[in-house]
Amino acid sequence: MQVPDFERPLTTVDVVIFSVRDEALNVLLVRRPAGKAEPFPQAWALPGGFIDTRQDADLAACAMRKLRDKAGIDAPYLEQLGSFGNATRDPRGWSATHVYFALLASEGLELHAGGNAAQSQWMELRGERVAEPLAFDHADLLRAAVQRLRAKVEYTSLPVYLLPAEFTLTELQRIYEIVLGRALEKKAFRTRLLAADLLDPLPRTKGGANRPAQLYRLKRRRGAFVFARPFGSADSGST
Amino acid sequence: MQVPDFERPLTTVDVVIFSVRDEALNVLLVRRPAGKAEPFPQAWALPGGFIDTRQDADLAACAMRKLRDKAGIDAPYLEQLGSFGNATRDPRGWSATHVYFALLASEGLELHAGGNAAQSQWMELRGERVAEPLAFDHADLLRAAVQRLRAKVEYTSLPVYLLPAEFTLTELQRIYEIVLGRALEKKAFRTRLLAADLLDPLPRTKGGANRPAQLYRLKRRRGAFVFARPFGSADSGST
DNA sequence: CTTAGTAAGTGGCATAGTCCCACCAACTTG
DNA sequence: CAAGTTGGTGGGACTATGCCACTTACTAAG
Repeated sequence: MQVPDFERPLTTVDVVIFSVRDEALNVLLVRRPAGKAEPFPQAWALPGGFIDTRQDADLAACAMRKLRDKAGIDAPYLEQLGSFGNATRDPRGWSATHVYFALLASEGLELHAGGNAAQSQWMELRGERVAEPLAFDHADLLRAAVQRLRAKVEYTSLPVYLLPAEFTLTELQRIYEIVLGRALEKKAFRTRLLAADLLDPLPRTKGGANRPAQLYRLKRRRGAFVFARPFGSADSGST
Repeated sequence: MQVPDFERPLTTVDVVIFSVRDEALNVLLVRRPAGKAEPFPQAWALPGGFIDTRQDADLAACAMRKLRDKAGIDAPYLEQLGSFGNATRDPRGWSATHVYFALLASEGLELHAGGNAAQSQWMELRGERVAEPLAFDHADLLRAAVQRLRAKVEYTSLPVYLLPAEFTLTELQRIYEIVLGRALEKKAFRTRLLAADLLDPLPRTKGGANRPAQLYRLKRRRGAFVFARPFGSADSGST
């Protein structure tokens, strides 16, 4: 069967891995290798790389492999962001990358820097970027991912995937507020989340130095619940 | 600069071109060439093909080129749907396609079947598919595009791009109803669209055998306006 | 000229879900 | 046991829609 003689673009998959740490949205970045023949040596970059046509069944499988390699975990949420391709983004030639973004809870997360994973590190987001410059056009990919995440958080239940399996409503609200960068109204938030029939209350509570909070767990559901309206305006609260 | 020795997947761009014709949502399809060496000879397929790294500056430019070649026009709306890649979708090998979808007005549209464009034809959508089988996994791509279009039409002003430059509110509402497959409430529809400050009323009206209707034109705006809520339930009206 | 018919466009009330504030509840610590 | 802090709820005000009936403006037919 004939294969046309077009030059094939370089094809990669990159993953934007988000987590909330220390009251801030973070991205997982890795260092590019140091070889002189490498593009952007030693620069920070999104985890990703070439598709291995022998082992990756499809694009999502490839993204999950990168995720496992760099973060050592299976993320509870993985969504395709889109693809970016042009003649100039990679000095090695015309290249296109398929970008995914993943959400995961920061608790119990240990980056295993071993294996073929280069040095990797969480980096805090300031606005839509990180403090360090990124390799390739990864700053653009990151910006697109942050915009998409913020947009979806406005009207979906996505942030549940940024928390461990059991959490309180206040913790969840805090995640929303961190991602969105503004305070939400407590009563409206709780009413919505509970009305969505997304969460199962557990028989246990989470105690601190004050009134214990009801613990919830995500019901068996895939993907994100879509609310009819976006979240409303600010509260007099913190942030 | 070293280029890794991974096998490069086949890389294509496909475009799902929507238009409303005869009270129905339509997609533009083309016939695959007939050669025996060709995959899916003579089958209907989405317009698309390989990236030409010598002439396509980026993915969107490639999509626009396909659009011009097959439909002979520049679509007023072009959005990336996403990418689809796996080992089996193309018999020639591991392949990934970057899928775009375009909206355009059916008026004054002549398909020029000349040039390198194969036979092309509008085909009516029944649900999320067309009557004919499609080449490759194009039925899946089409389904994803229809789902995305319907989802966005629920809460955006996208359908303005399915009409010519000047239109009445009733015509616009009709487009919404055709795409969504359900009737909308007239008053709420008009209130929303006008409140969005998207449309400029023209000094002219469109007359028929009854009360003339105000003509509107899209204000200079890119992309789609996003409404705070999705469109509501059905009306007692037609459809 | 008048009447019927049809589609454009509006008025206005009921409703649903939120916004917002104050309040009550439950627990720890000194 | 009082103070302090966070979890959680009650209830009225507000706003955009859902809904239905109504008016307006035009053509066509008689």
